[in-house]
Amino acid sequence: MTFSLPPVSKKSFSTSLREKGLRPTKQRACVYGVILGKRDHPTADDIYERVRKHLPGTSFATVYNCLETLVGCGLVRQVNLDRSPTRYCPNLTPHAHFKCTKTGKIYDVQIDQDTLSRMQALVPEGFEAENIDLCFSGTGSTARH
Amino acid sequence: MTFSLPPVSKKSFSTSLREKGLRPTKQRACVYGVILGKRDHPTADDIYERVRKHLPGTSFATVYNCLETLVGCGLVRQVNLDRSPTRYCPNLTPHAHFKCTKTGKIYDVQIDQDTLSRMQALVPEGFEAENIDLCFSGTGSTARH
DNA sequence: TCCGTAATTAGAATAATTCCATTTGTGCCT
DNA sequence: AGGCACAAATGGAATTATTCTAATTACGGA
Repeated sequence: MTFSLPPVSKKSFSTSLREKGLRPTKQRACVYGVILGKRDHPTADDIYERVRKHLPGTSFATVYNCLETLVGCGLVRQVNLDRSPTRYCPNLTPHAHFKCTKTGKIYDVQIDQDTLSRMQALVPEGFEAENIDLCFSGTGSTARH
Repeated sequence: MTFSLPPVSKKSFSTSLREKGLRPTKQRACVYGVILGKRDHPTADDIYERVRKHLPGTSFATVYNCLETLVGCGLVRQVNLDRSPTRYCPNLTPHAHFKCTKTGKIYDVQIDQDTLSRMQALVPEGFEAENIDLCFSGTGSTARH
C-alpha cells in the first residue's frame, strides 16, 4: 500500500459507485453534494440538516447509510477527532487535521510526500497500514479569529 | 511547545497529583495501578472491571473521574481510535498506534525524533500544536497471531 | 476534634450511532 | 408493459459510551 500524493483519480460520483455495484441514488448524490459544496468538516448532524433542505423526507438512517457508502467508495473521508461526533471531508489528498481547542474549528494541513513516507516507514515489519491518521490539537492562528 | 523524546520525567504518582493540588486517593491509585500493571490499552470498561477486583465499591463515574484526572496530570494518555471506546495508555513516550482491523488489537509504534520533528513542522505558521496523534490501521503481523 | 472542601457514589440523562422491520424504488427479464 | 428480486430508504426503537446530578463520604488543616 502506498500513500502517493494524488491518491484518488477524479472519477465521477456515479462511476465510483457503479464500480462497486451500487446505485447513485438521489440521496447519495445529495449527501455527497452537500459535503462537497461547503468545504468545512460537517458532522452527520450537519449533513442531515443540509440534505433535508433539498430532500425533506430524508431520514437520519439514510444519511448514515449514505455516508458509510461514500466512505466505502473512497469518495469522502471520515475524520474522527477525540470523542466528538465523526466528521466528513471531501479532501482526498493526504492531509492531516488541526483542531483548535478553543474554537473547535478544524483545519486541513497538507502532508508532503517526504514526511508521509517517513511516517509510513514507522510501521513495523509485517504490518500493513491501509490508513494513516494524523491530527494535531492546540490553539489556532490568532490572525484568523 | 516541543515533543522531545523523554517528555515526562519519572515523577511519582502522588507528586504529580499534589502538584496540581489534587489528592492521591486510593481509587486514583488503583486506576493508575491497573493501567500500569498490564501493558495493553484498556477501555474505561476494562479498567472498571479490574478496579472492582481491588475496590469492589467503585462506581463507573469514579473510574471516569479518575481517568480524567490522570490524563490531566499527564500520568496516562488517552487514545481515541475511530469510533470505538476511548482507551488509556501508560506509555508516555512519543508513540503512534497501530490498530489491526482484523483482531482489533492495538500496538504501540515508536516515533523517532526526526520524524516527530518533521510532523511537527507540518503545523502552519501561527498554530500551536499541544498534542499530536498519529494512528495507523490495517492488518497486523501474521507472525504474531 | 470539627469544618470546609474534594472525592466518590448510584442512578438518571444525554448524544451519537446502529439496528430492525417495513416500505419504496429500480433494473431486468419476459 | 407487468411482475420479480433485490437494493435502498424510512421511522422509530435500541444501544452504548459517557456525562451529569444530587446526595454521601473522606480528608487535611485550623
